[in-house]
Amino acid sequence: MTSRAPGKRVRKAPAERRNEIVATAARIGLTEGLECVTLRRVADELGVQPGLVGHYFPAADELVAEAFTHATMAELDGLLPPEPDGPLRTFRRFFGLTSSADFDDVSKLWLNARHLSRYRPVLRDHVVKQELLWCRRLEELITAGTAAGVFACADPWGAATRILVAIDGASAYINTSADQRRTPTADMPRTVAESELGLRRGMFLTD
Amino acid sequence: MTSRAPGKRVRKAPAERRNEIVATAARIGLTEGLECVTLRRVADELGVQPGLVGHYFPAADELVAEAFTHATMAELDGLLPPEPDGPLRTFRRFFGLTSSADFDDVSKLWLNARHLSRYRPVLRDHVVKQELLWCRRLEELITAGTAAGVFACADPWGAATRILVAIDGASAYINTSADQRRTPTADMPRTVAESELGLRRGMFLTD
DNA sequence: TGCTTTATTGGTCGCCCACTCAATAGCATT
DNA sequence: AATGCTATTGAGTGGGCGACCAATAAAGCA
Repeated sequence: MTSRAPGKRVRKAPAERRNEIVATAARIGLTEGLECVTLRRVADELGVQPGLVGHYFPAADELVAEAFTHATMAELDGLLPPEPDGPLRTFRRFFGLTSSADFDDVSKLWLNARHLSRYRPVLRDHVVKQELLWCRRLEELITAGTAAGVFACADPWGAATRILVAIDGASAYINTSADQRRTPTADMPRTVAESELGLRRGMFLTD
Repeated sequence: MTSRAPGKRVRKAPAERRNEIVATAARIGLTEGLECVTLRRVADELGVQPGLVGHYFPAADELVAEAFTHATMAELDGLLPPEPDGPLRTFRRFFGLTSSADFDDVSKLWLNARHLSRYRPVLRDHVVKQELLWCRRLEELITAGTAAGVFACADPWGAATRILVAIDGASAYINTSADQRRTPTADMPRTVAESELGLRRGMFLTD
């Protein structure tokens, strides 16, 4: 936590302070879980009073929701950069990243958010938006690849959806029996994708 | 909640009372979520004092974990009865049940438990056990079907694992965008299974 | 019937949470 | 250098939670 002499105040422009709060909340949510995104916890991290965070987010639900969106938005841009350098290369990169251990926190975050959405309507709206956004980005990539003649896919949206099912399914055990399941499931997202896009097995292999 | 005149006591055999508590906790966990399985909530439901539930479960985590196991154990027995009447028929029944709306609460429970396992080691142990049990039961069915010449499968454990990935992946959106995704993902678990077991597409269709 | 055992009560404690609000102090403007 | 605006403090409210424990009453046994 950023500590500061008690009583000392640092006054910032509202927009800057708000961004700071959301970024901090996103980091907490990603590394420790969205349940840890509380007014107090975020305030501690920033070295301010809880009341200040409450001032920017009169309803704590909104902060949690924005934290989630902030984190997943950044992650998506890392996975599927807006302007890709070739569908094949982008897909290889995508599977390389999603199957790496660095992706574990992201898997946990999605699991976290999808469950918490059961109780928190505001978060739910954000999660639905992100789910559809991730799917759409993947769809665009597939459509581009198909137009370029690299892939053969009659239903890009369906293919994107099913590839994500494989990824989300394989990462569902991240907090539990992931270790015991890695071997039979590690290749599944990649092979589902290759099958959906009419490619030979191994075409998306990085090595 | 079962109401009773305040002060009135009903004294039961410890084993009976304990079972009652676990069964109630399981019902709450399945229908409302494991976060709602609290000493107070279960006590209310049974018309007893919170202290009594605390007496049987000195650590609340243990109650939550047993509630989960109780619920999923019962569900598994409903999905894959111990002595099946033919692998093909059993699989059809299995996919009929898992793709029905009655399975929604079970999907939510798994999602719930898998996330909560991040923070609760006792629950985590129970979830891992159930995950492996479900997988093993499916594996046994596949092995039986392969021995009978109905299926062609070189790796029953791997096949079972991947079928469950498809099911868990498709049900990951149960609290969020399930509606928008039903069409492209509804058939996925079934077709994955048919492919894994060397069957023609549609062999597991109920109708 | 009276006695012992123990299942159950009924309250307390401390912790963490979101939310509220009057008072305060940093900063830009003049 | 004084002023006004407002970002920020600091303290308080009420609620839910697990954990704890002495007192109590139900049930089985002598």
